Amino acid sequence: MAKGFRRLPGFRDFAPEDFAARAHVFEVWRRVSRCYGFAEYDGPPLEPLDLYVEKSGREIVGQLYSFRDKGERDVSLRPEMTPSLARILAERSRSLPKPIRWFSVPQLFRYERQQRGRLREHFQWNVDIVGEEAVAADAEILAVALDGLRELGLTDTDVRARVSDRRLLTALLRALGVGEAQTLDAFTVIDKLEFEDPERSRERLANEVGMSPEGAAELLSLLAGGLGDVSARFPGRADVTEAEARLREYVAMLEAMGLGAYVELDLRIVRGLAYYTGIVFEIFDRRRGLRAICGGGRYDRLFELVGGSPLPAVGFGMGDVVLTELLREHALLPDATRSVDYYVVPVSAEERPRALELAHALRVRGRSVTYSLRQQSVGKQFKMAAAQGARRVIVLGPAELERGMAVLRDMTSGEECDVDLEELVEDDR
RNA sequence: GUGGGCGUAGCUCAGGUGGUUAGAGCGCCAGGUUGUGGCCCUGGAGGUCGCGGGUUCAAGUCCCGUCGCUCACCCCA
Repeated sequence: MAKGFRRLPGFRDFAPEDFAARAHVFEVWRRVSRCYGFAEYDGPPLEPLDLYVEKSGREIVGQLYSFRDKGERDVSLRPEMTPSLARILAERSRSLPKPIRWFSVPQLFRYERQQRGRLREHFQWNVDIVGEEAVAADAEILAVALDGLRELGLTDTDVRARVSDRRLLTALLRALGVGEAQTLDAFTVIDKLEFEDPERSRERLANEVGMSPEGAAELLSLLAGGLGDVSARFPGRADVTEAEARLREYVAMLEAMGLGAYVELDLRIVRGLAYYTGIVFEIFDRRRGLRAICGGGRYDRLFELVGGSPLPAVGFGMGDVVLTELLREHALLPDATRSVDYYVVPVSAEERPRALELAHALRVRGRSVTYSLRQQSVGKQFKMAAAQGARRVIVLGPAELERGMAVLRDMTSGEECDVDLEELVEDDR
């Protein structure tokens, strides 16, 4: 490694091969978004620090890529898109027809120690429906995310969405005697359930949430099963019954869309961010080696918290880093071998003006054309043509030019024929 | 933020117990003559061995620090 300038840690260069992968992912994201009727938006990559401090929760605030600018403003590179969305919509949501379907592919920044799949910068596909509280909006959002992955070539054997509902969890906690003040503490324990020893979880539910041993045991057994007998266990609780019905409807909608094989109920999912209020989901690599590819859910309070008028909302974020790694493992990235339609070979300096003329005429018609920038031997020029992945080579020599002709060589078959120069430009296939 | 591992040419890596001008393969560049590529042959460029100290007659090789990468924790995308 030469001295001089080094890339900042956690940031990436995108040489053509890498850029091709990124462009491919972005194209699919945008195409799928539009298929679902979402419109693209963006905001500034730098925002006032306050936008995040007040809302995002301490975990994120500790990772903000923030500093003071020359105008003495405390600013931060955006660590997530949702606050910007809320800020933008706070100003104009009233004049927009509901539901608002917006998506974005912002580059986001977090100042944290980098690791595989976790950098200081990444691109994230954000899709949100704002202004609709019907559960169909929740289903729509997960469907977009799943179709994005499906369009990239991942199947239900590669990835799965684990879905849960904070309202159902809250209702269950109430039914088991956990008060509102302890709800978030309970979520914290639930979030760790699958990584922690059950005995330890029971202790934490007792000590940190104040549940009785029986209550803790019952909660654990409820969460371990599917949706099975949840409402049967609490026949009198309307909140439980209602939340359960909504979750069932949600799953039924995804099944109706043909995405049922991707979806799995798992009440242990609560998501880290504090602002979620309803159905939440995370999409994982089935083989589990990688982290979550995507996470999202309903956040009906956020707009009020940011100072706007209350608006129900549901959305997700999908990062490009882990996703691209996964696609690479599954050989789902297009090969980035560059190629050109034509490589023009002037035999000697005499033919160069005609070569330039021909190249330009073809380029104007949308063909990709290159030629050697120096006059070299024909053999050398053919080497370069091959190296650049030219599909065809056009040889211009004195003998052919005299007749207004050129030699056209197909580089894959090796076949050669004489062609009329004008016809070549007019109707190249 | 805490702990472990690693750091030699653009890439992948060799370089027992410290000893002269640091190597290979791939890639790159130039030739193998004047009108034909992907093979082959020949030659070449490219490294202050991450950086800075220290031990030693002598360090890529040992010690310390630092930076970077990486894994786990934390947390999340």
